[in-house]
Amino acid sequence: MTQYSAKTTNFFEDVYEVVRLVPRGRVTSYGAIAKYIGSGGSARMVGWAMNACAGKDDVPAHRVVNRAGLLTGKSHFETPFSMGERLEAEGVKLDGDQIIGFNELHWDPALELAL
DNA sequence: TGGCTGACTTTCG
DNA sequence: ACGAAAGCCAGCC
Repeated sequence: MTQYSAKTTNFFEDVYEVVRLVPRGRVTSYGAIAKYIGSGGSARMVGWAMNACAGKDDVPAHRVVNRAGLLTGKSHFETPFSMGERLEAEGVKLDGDQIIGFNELHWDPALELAL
């Protein structure tokens, strides 16, 4: 397998840190993380960073969803079902790939951490 | 050095 | 209301 660069930039670690700070049973969005970090402000970079998070059990990527509360990145998990399964295991109600009550479960770091 | 890619978001048609 | 396209920025070859 292509082992890419082992050295991760601060941007990636920042994303991981924010994702780790997401409370259990809560979810956040790519744009929220990007905005919180402020190092760019592009949600795509968050997704890209998450791609590197693959294999990191310390990073609950299953709590990161798109702006619609849809599990868009589930396909990148070990299995497309693990994402939904983990969320349900934390008490998050899901309708297929859609999070029920996403508005209440949405955890915005820039808002909750309120720096 | 230059160019392609990407798990998103927003706006125009 | 739905569909498609552009914008965004950093990493990798």
